[in-house]
Amino acid sequence: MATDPTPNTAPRSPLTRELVLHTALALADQHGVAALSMRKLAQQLGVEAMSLYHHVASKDDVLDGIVDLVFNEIELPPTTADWKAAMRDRAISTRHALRRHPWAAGLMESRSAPGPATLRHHDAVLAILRAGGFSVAMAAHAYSLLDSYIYGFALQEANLPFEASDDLSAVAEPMLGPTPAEDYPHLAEMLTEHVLQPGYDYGNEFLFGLDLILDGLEQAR
Amino acid sequence: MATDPTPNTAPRSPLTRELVLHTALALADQHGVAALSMRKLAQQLGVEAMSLYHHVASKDDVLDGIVDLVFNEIELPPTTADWKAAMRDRAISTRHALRRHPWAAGLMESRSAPGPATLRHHDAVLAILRAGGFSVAMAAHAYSLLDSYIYGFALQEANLPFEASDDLSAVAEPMLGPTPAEDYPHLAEMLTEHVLQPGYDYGNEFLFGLDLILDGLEQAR
DNA sequence: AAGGTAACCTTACAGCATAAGAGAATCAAT
DNA sequence: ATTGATTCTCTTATGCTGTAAGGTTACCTT
Repeated sequence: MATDPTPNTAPRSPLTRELVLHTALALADQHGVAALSMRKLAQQLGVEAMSLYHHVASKDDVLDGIVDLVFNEIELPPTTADWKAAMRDRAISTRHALRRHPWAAGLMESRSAPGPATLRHHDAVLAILRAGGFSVAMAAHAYSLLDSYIYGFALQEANLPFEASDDLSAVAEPMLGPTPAEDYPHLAEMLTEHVLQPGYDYGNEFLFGLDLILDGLEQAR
Repeated sequence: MATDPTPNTAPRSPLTRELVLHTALALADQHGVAALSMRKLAQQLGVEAMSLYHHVASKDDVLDGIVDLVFNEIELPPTTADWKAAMRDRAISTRHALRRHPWAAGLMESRSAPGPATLRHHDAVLAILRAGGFSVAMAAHAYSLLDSYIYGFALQEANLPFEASDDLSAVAEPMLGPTPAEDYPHLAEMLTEHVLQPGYDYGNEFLFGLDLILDGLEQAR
């Protein structure tokens, strides 16, 4: 007791909103966002669950916060660059972020309050489009089209019941049930002749659609 | 007692898997999928929660089931039709189903076992593409691109913090915070000059992207 | 040294999915 | 008609969940 001379040097509180959110992000990546609970989050931080509520308002606040952290990971090209290359880079960076955090796309549906990183992101994208000669209405079209594609692709990719490295044939059979070739001939054709071929990676489909959309936007602009 | 002469005419069990799933679908539409619990589902059916487990394996089974019900609502054009018109109709029908059930797109992420209606849907879409002259690889590209766009658009639409009929300006301010025009000038421009104009409906953006994609696919085919 | 304040913990509650088993009702076969 | 088996439903219980309410501790300011 008398041997402890640290009255106000060591900060008592290692807990901050940032630390809480970064820990939540790591837990969501490890075990999925469904397994993220306030108790487990607190346990990871060596603290009781209720202590978290001094730094975040609610669990929804935590979810809003980690979604904004994901947006913060997306690289934003400078507005001066050629719009097509800039939008291509932005799309690829977004897709990489959503692959690192597969739960993020599905979480969007229930979020309501966009964080500062989210707003900054949207504003930067619109800046690129406007500087590239898009009218306001045309920028809205392009913005909606590109983001729908990017999020939808991430959603599909997260929904795949296998990883690119898995043995795909071992996965296809239970998915299709006992009589795939008879009941679903075209699905069977797609699987056996394309998806189950060695080296196939669904992720490679992304650039095909992205470049098709960008070319279409260039014509429509 | 003696006045009741119905020994085996009236079926004792009004509970079936179909009835359980249709009730779950209705509850999800009314209160959102997050508010759907086995207890409330049972209560709606006038039964205790555990009785449901004789007709469905788990809550996940219920969620898989109602997603398949949504797929069942999508109209599938006949294979004989022109592929472009058929895919356009299919996309619009899918989008309508996802607007009737806004939780469905976000739910995909966590589902694993596709139901029979889902498989039938995928097979029919592939049939249209193959009959339209798409190679297997090209059909995979088109399939991925179109569905990514459709689901992504549904996800964005479900995420909008307002309905088309709402007073949009009342909603924009709390979303952007106190200083929108200064911090996010392009976002502010988009809102004031386009989104907040009377008559704007985000749903109208859907056809622009869809037709752009279909035209691009026609060229790429 | 005293008071104020912010961070933390304890306790508690209502709701969640579902495992285990008991009770009742129906059907099949004698 | 009676029995036995099967199927459905309910009761009870366990260990989760988010978070409201209030008590305790440690620090900072004066």
